[in-house]
Amino acid sequence: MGASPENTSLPTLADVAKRANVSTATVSRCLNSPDRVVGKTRDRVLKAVSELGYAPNFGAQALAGKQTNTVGAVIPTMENAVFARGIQALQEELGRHGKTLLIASSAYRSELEEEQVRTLVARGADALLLIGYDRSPELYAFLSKRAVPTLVAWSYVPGYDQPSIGFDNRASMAAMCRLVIGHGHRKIACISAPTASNDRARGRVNGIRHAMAEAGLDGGALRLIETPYGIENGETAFREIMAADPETTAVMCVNDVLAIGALRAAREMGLTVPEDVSITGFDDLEIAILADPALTTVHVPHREMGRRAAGMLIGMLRDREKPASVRLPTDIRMRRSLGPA
Amino acid sequence: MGASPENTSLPTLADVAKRANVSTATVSRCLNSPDRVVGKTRDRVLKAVSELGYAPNFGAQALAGKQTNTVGAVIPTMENAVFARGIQALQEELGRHGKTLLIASSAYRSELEEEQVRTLVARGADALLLIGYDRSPELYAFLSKRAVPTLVAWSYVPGYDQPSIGFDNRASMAAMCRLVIGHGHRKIACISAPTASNDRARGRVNGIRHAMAEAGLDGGALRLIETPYGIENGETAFREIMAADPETTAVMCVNDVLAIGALRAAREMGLTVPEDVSITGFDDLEIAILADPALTTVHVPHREMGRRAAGMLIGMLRDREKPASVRLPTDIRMRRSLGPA
DNA sequence: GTGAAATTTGTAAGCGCTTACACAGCCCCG
DNA sequence: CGGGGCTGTGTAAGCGCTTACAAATTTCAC
Repeated sequence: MGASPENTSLPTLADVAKRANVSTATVSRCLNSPDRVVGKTRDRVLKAVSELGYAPNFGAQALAGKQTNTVGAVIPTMENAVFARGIQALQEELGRHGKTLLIASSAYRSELEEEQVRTLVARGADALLLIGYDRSPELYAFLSKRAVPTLVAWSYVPGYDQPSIGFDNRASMAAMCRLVIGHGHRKIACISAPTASNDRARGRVNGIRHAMAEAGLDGGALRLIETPYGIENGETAFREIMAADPETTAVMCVNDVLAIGALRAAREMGLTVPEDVSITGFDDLEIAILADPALTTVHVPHREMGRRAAGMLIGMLRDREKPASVRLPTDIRMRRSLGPA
Repeated sequence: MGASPENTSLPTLADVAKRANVSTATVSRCLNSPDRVVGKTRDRVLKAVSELGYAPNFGAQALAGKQTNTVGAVIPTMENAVFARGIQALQEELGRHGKTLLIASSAYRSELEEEQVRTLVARGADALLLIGYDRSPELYAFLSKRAVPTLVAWSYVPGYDQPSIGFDNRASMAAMCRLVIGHGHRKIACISAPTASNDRARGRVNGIRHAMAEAGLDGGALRLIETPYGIENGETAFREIMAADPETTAVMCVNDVLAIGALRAAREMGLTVPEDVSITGFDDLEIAILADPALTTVHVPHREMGRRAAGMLIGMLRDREKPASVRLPTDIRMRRSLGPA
């Protein structure tokens, strides 16, 4: 930075061309499709490139070509380890293929998500990764008008048209609920993230309802509390549930963070888990194992999801066609927090 | 974007200009410096803009102007909650000022970091945020040649020239060590991340040495194990330490994740914390509180660091001059894992 | 009402790169 | 040995935007 004269403009394609005694077209070709240039010329050009320390100007490249080699992703927040993991894998894989990832976060607010999507598109994202299906038809229309390949992640709903990679939230949670019921629980409650514009949470809650109905329990009577992400919120919700119905023997949470909160509230209230009350989570974060008692939860392959999402995105960019959605398996990690009723 | 067959050409500045019956220059001015245009014209233009759903083309803007309004950051990994938090805050604040954040990660490998930095610069990052000071002189030279304002974060070393925002790793850890010594510990060991190209870890280790020397203990004899990030690695390291010297009464870890591993290993080995051995961490992640016993650790204001880093970066971009480095305070969170020797 | 200053708008020259098209060698076949 | 096909390279036309500079219009003091 310094106050030194910044006249030292960076080398351009033309500079390289002059030095190597070729035209700019040839230099461009050397860089982008080396096999269209004969070896001798190429060596000369590449030598000039490295001598000058040339690096292509991104803006110009984007303008002239029509690709930015950029993939955008809008996630609720990086602070949720679930997304951090997936995005990290996504980025690594994308990087391996010469693509750059542009990340924006919406703080779980849909207007913000919409704005971020528009920003990313304006910045030239060639493709987009979004979390879950829930968003306005206008946004989808915008995306399709702009012809931006879009992949939905963290969710997979059989039969949906929109390409996605994820797991079946409803089915996964239903499986967990069957397990809970199998342990003799009848009075079940659920702590969920707000379901209004979050199909993942909604799917999980519906999974519980479904499994309860299946077992002849009155799923409609499921005690449900919705609360934002956060350990504290999980605590509060748990207290509310136990206050409203002390008979509750199982509290199913739609994510591990809420479950950890519930676990903590239980301990503070003098309840023993799982003897007095069972608690389950979803995600299988590291804290699920660390918790005391360790948390029974649904394991989700976040990293694999990120990695494979990258592959799909790249394919979409290459082939320009809608890929088949991918359903990733989840499995239940049985730990101590779930016991007989 | 993209080479899709159907050429749904997006509206350009010229389209807006035609529709509003003005020149492209005027449209550009309406968007970038509205006060240089009279009200009536502006309204007409803005109307056209929204009717057409116009959004400026990023590449063109970057080419013509010479700003991309993009800030790049290279962090070791998103999976470390410490960075996820800080980056999240950085991004939010940057967004508030119309800047976009480009994130890359280096997986704690310095060659990779170097590559990422070059990529970001090539992609037109106007400024850069890097973690810690440690990197090759060549990279610094490159950055200064390219005149890319660079801010170092997560580290602050008094007297260093390079602008930074962070905390004094050495002093913070020294303070913690004094506290440990104050509890009567004499046989102290340390589990650190690899210090080779990580001045933060190195600073923390040196802090311990310093405090020990200060107290007349033989700092040179400090048992030190370096191991990569990860709970498991913390466990292994702890076992090694106790195997090598069962007399050890305090194990200081340079981050909470390693400390959690140590805690777990201790429990598995049948040792009680803090009665048999005290364990301390650094960072104050959420797990520090959840751990059993809760972890005594150094609290670091990650979010604030991210937020303020954004402000500094914006200032550097605006004023084009080197800002004063900022030292953020840390404080010790005394919890159960540290007790008398 | 006039001229000069101030304000608003238009003109056009790039920014650095990609790529369609043109052109020059070259090889091969008849 | 001439022409059709190749292959390798050059020429030049933009891509959409910003911004000096010029032109047109308004403002205002006298």
